[in-house]
Amino acid sequence: MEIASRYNPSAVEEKWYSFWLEKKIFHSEPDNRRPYVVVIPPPNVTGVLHMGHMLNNTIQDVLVRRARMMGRNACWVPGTDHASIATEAKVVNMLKERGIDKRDIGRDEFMKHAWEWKEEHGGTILKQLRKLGASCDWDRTAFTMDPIRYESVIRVFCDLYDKGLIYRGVRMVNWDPKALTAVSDEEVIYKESHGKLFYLRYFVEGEDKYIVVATTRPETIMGDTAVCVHPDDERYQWLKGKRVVVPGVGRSVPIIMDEYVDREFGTGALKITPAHDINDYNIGMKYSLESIDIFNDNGTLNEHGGKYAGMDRFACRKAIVKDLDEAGLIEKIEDYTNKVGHSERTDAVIEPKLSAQWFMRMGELAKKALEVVEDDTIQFHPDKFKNMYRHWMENIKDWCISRQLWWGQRIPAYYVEVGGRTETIVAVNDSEALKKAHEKYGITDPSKLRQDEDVLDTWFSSWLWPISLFDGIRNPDNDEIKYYYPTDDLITAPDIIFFWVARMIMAGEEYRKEVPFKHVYFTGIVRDKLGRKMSKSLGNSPDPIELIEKYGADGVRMGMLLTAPAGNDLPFDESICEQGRNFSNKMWNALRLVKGWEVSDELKQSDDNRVSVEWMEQRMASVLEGIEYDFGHYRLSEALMKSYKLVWDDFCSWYLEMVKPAYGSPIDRETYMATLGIFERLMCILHPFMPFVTEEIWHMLKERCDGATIMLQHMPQSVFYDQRMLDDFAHTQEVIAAVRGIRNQKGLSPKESLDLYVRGEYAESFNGLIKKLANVGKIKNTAEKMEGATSFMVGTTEYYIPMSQNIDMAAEREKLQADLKYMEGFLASVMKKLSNEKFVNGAPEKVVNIERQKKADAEQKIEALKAQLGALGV
RNA sequence: GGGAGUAUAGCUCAGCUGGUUCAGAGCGCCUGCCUUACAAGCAGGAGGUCACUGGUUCGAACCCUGUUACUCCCA
Repeated sequence: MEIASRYNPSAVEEKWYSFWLEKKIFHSEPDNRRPYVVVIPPPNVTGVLHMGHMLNNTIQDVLVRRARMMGRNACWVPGTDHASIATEAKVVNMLKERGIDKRDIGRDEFMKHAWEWKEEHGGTILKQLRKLGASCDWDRTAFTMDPIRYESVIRVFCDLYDKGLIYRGVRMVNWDPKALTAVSDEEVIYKESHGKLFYLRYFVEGEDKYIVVATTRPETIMGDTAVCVHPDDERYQWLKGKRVVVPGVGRSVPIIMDEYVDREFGTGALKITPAHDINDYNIGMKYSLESIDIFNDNGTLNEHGGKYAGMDRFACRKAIVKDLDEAGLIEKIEDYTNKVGHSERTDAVIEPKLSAQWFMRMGELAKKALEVVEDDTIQFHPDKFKNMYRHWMENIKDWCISRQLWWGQRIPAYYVEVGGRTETIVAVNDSEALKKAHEKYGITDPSKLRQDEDVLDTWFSSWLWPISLFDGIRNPDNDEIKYYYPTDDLITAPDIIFFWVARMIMAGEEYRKEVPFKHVYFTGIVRDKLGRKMSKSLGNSPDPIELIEKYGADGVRMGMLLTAPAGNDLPFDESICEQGRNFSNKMWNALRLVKGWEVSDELKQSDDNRVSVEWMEQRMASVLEGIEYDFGHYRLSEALMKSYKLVWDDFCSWYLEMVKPAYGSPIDRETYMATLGIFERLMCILHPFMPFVTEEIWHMLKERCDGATIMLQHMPQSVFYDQRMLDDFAHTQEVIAAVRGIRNQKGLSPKESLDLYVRGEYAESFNGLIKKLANVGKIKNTAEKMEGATSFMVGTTEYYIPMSQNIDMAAEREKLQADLKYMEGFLASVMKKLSNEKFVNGAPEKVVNIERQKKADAEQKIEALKAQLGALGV
């Protein structure tokens, strides 16, 4: 069989992915096996694959593939979320380019365009995931606005409203003046920004004195309704009960005294603008201050802005400062750095704004959701995220769930005028609403009902994801939800722990009385070499698809996983994918070697081959034990490293060299078959990490029946192994390395055979292998120290290699003396412990015995080294 | 401002309950090799004051105090 000397991933990957799809191997239906379920963190439908997705989905695929091979009924459900703000912005822009204004065409028409856009451009990311090898059950692909999910969301809203957990109220919210919607607290990103601190003069009403108030936002003085000082601040006692005049505005406002004021900040006097600052709002409530909203929704000033009306807030700031300065009302201006809230979606500076919004009460839900994490019903990996979670849960605020957009689930609240008052009816649809309106208020005319214009926050869809994917909201007793829920593992980035993870836990408790998943694996954030987060705007992110083309999906997967312990950020460097590519090639070439052997049925298996096979089996069992431990603790990068070394070091560098027949000679069938058996199991172990190359090799190793796939093979499990044999072979490996080292050091050709004399204990069963791998002619025991030979020690056993040429006596002596010095120092440190009564009495007996053994070994070695030095004539 | 985390080889990280010849791995680096599977390779090798400080202990990379630096979360 002719096999190319280099592995070419692209053709192979294409072939096997189609094969898997065609055979529907990713698809899951409930049966009597134990399920293993992962729901994808739904990517934004407008998004394209970035490195974070690559990492996240690689991890999910590894876990899913492994579970499938462990005999579980694995189900990985893919999907996307509708991303209200992002998608609506895209559609608005698209319409704008065609000269269409959203408001002109109306809601229904707009939604048609939005759906068209979604069908045409949405979900690219799911297609890209296929290139990565993701074994998602594509038949189950869901969207947060498809009929099942849409209806689930509406029903949950109605249910929570009926339970009193959802209410509407006027509150200070984070207003995004660009997206023209409220956003939740979690969607505000605070960024450091360099601004100014303006010191403004507020004259006392009817007097010639003034006080100075510092502010970062002078444009908001139009909304000032008080000035506040600390009641104990001696500088301002004289102001008690007086009023001051807002500079430039001329309005007289009261001086109020409240301990809220930080006396150290600015001048210790604070202007109060209840409509535009959350803290001012609270003070305004406390003192019944008037609240003057000076902004329009888009961030321009409204009629309260007087001469500045219609001006943008930032332009207004400049203008007002200029005017105040000219009027001599500015004391001074300082540079000032503070944190300013920006919208996560549009990056616009958030404007705190009073408005009527829908909120969800979080208190009770949070309590339960905290409990299940505290008591480890849900485990976080790494568990340090528990702290963060606890802190948030204990300081939770109600969730603003309404958005002033059209793309999303329209809030099922209907308003009706009854006797001059506006009543609210919440119902799953128009006809239900009308029915309720009739029952309650005797209204029969549907046109009297006016549905709320707003939609729900996208996270209000996502928080139901593990339930709604299996239709568990609408049909709580259906077979699928009963079988697949709760899911097993959730793999997500830590930055959405509150947005999403916490709320899914709440939804699980509320609607299933059961947690939605058992483990949450938090991935790190993918950063560039300089430690910066990879982002489109910085342009520092490689295109994942190009990476796959360059290194193969297997190579990229391996590269990502190698540097990604749970929760640790990974500084991504493209070159690490090279290691993955090289590894694919290594396995490929091992295949070439094995398949190139001529197999003999006449030849009996040699003892050396039998021992080699036995050792490899033991080794594999032992490494598997470690891999299983790593998976049990979600230490994927370590499990991968162990698998990598098992293949490269143990199998390729040792085992294959051990059984490899001499050039031109055949291999016995027994060893050959054993080798294929080992090889195919190694491919199974690697398969979850590197699905394509392992499938390809697995098929080339043996004839397979039609439709067979490595994906459905049993994952090899650790079995009992003989540690003694592994230790003996480890000793042998050291001997071989030492002989090679001596050869290297003395510049001897690998072709020149050497003899080896052994003084002390060693496992003779590996002699044949020592001869083969180190090119040793004969191995003999000796009772005496040897002269005219170079020597080394492994453990307490001495090895001698007679040298045909003259030995560099000085170098030998130096080496031995260095060893001796080290051993003597070592012995001294052991003796120090053993002569310490407190140690001998206080330490566990096991530890003391170990020290005694160390002492005996060291003494034996020292004696041997001295004798060797003696033999050199020292 | 409040809280959490991290600091171990040039880089990225392991080091589990304080105790084995414990200071490790991968990559990178150095030396020698195109040895008939693989130069995307083979053989061998060098590299660390475990951030700093004081303490607890028979014994500390590991536990405690403090310091410094960086990261993240919250306000």
